[in-house]
Amino acid sequence: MDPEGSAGPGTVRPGGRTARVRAAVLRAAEDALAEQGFASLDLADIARRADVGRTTVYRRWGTLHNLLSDLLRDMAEQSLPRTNTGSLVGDLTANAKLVRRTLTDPRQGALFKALIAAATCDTRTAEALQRFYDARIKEWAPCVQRAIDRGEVPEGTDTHEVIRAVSAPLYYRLLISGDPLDRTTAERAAEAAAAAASAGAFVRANRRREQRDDRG
Amino acid sequence: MDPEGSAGPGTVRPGGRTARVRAAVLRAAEDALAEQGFASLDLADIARRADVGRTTVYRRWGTLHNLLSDLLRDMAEQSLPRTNTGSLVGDLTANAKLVRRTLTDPRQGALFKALIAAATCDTRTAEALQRFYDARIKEWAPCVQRAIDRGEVPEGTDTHEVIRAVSAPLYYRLLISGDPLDRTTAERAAEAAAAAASAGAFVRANRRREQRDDRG
DNA sequence: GAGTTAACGAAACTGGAGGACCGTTATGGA
DNA sequence: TCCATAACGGTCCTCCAGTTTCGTTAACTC
Repeated sequence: MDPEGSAGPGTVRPGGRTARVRAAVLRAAEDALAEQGFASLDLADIARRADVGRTTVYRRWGTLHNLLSDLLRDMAEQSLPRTNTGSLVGDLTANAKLVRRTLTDPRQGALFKALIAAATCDTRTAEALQRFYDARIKEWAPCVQRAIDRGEVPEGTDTHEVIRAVSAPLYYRLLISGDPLDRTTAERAAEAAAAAASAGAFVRANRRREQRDDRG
Repeated sequence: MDPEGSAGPGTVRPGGRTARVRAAVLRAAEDALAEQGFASLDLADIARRADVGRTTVYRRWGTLHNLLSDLLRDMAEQSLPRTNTGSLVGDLTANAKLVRRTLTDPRQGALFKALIAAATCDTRTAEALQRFYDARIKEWAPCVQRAIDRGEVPEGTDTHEVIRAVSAPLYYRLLISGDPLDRTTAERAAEAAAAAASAGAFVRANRRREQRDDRG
């Protein structure tokens, strides 16, 4: 009756078949999203791909958005390698290259596009997407913290914001401009973020700015 | 039989009723997109809002994507005010504030979200979206050119890329992170883009980089 | 290893989105 | 002013996504 979250830890019998079905459906959903995007997508097709009964998918997830939220929760749990090159630009460049590799991969790029599109239509999916990116960004934030410790970047810098600044231009290309995501773009994004961070552009609790914001 | 683009200049009787219907439907589509997003949207609802027969909408546009492409074409024709403050940071800040105002407006923000989501699902809509942003960016590129002429920014700088760099972090917040689009964010985006431009980050035909790209 | 029941799946049902048909309106041309 | 017809709109029809029903399978318990 209340399918939301029922696919998660709330299930009474999470082992064996249930877990297999969940995994198969989530993989099928990824495939379907990557291949045909978000709009022309129905649960029946996903069920067919997963070799699972239509009814099961409708009952356990109910709506497409519940399924995608669950998929994002699942994706957030898989972690990716970080790096430690010794310099902020080095680490940010590694991050930019990783993001670029992901987004230029036909399957993954299409998948992320579709998930972001889905998030624009549904609040719960949007929250799941935010949690996913928060998890990813948390993994990379330490490289900015190390830069602070080394004195490369001013104290009080918003570490998460620096990581986000690397991704922003790459996602802009993916979603809006459609320009190719080449190496140059990735390196430029990393260098620009590093430069801005060093210049103190991401220091939070910036008095002057906050006062201006309060007045406006 | 071939509805694609038939709502545009291809119509045989573009005056009077036809034009009225087109305008009403496009406005209704905007409303519907802004209010309920892209996913839960059907042409029947749009027809009702426009006070127009369902059949008309299906015949003239056929699919939702044709309608949205047409809407984007229409939006691209409406131009917005530019500025000339005398400095690159000033102009870019004005641009950032304009973009921020647009995206924080509940109606417009939702509309752009929905259009971007639609573009991820359909190539033709994606092209229309790119044309729309190209038009907008072309209007602002001259302020970067003036900065080049003043010697504020190196020769050979990709003017369009600088303008895009201002928007990227704002759209990242709108679509992905969900963080509030406050004044600070807009100013920071403008300052970061200006700083990166001055440092020569957007100079195209950068030999060293291109060679590296060729090798990779 | 036997019983209980959560979870799955096949088949039949239903509502509404999208399309076909055809009469009506009003535009552009003479 | 009148005609030809492009374009609109009401009605009916079709098809399929999403739901309900009920029998089957296989986790968990003791």
